[in-house]
Amino acid sequence: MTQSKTDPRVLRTRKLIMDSFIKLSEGKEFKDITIKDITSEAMINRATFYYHFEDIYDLLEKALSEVLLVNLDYDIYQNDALNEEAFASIFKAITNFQKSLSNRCHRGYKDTIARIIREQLEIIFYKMLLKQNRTEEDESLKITAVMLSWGIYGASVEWRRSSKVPPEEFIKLVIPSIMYGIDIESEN
Amino acid sequence: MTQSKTDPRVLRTRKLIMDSFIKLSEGKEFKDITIKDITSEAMINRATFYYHFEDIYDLLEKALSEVLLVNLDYDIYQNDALNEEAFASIFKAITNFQKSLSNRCHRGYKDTIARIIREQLEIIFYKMLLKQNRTEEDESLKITAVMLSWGIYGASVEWRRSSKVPPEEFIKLVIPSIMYGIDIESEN
DNA sequence: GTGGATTTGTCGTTTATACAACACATTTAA
DNA sequence: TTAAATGTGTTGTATAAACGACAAATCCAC
Repeated sequence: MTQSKTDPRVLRTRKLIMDSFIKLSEGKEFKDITIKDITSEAMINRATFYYHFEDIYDLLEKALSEVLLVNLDYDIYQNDALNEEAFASIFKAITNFQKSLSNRCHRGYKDTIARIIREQLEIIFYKMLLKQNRTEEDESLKITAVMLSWGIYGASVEWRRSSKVPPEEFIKLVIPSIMYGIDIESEN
Repeated sequence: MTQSKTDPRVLRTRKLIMDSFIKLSEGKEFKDITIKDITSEAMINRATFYYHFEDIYDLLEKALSEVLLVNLDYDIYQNDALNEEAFASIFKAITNFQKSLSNRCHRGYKDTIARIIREQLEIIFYKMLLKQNRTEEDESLKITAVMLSWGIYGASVEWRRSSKVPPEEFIKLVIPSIMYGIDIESEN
């Protein structure tokens, strides 16, 4: 929270790079996208790319994280309690995100994408648990967040594999068991 | 032609400024647009504005010139001869441009706008006359260009004041008298 | 395999932009 | 009329971005 606000040039350039990457990934596979492709599209110098990102995998990571967060934040941070409704909207956001990815061409990077989604979920769950429990920091909350993120992500995999019902209904089936675990903490 | 190509940052920033100005001028009058309005919209620093433009009038001038040139270049530089067809399309471009301006709010700056249009016309006519006559430079061509630019612009004023016919037909009425003057030069 | 071409990642230097501060002009309200 | 607020234009300094050059890695045709 104490971060002095970042230089507008940095924000502009990062956005240019990310947008270009997302645009390019509609047209070709990740493995065929070069740094030069991206920087040409973004109309910035190639060296500038390396000022902001380690390499193209770093960009993939950050770009996907951002897109996912856009999907998530919008739905969640109004109703900040970790209730049934929140789980439903988070789950919906994940399935939406994965659907949007399937239009793009990141074949062969499913595992990377899975990790990115899970890590972001973990961060969000931890934040919400912290808010809900009013503790400064808590190892058990962290573990809870880890388990929730793996669990929810797993559920989304299972949903894509087999389910015919819409995501909202699907997640309702397992929410009760999740909520009992949470309720233990959320009484104070 | 020998200009070493300009820094991409400059092109980006100028475009940001011009686009912001054009967008803002759809919403309010020129006299109510401040530099801060423009730079906020363009997400650049206010000081950077003064790196590219003298003041807001300089911006008005350059922005309008550019928009006008976009209208003109597209129509003309294919058929590069200064024939009946060329006059018609130039005239059409001018009337289009003025129509697009009437949507924006530059009341009280008609004279400035008139001058800008006329100056651009003069440049274009001179270029075309030069090409047509294969001379290195010629004072009489320059004067011809001046007269043509005033004349055509005057015609557009007259057309807006009174005419009910479309611009293409309107200009055809006066083309013959113009062309005789031109024909003297264009035989070589 | 070998060799040429493309791509990657880094570096030093130059230049454009951000920013804060300033004096001055213009507008607005009391 | 004055005082406060807002807008203009400039300056010095810090930093991000452009650029060209480079070695190393990777790709690809033969």
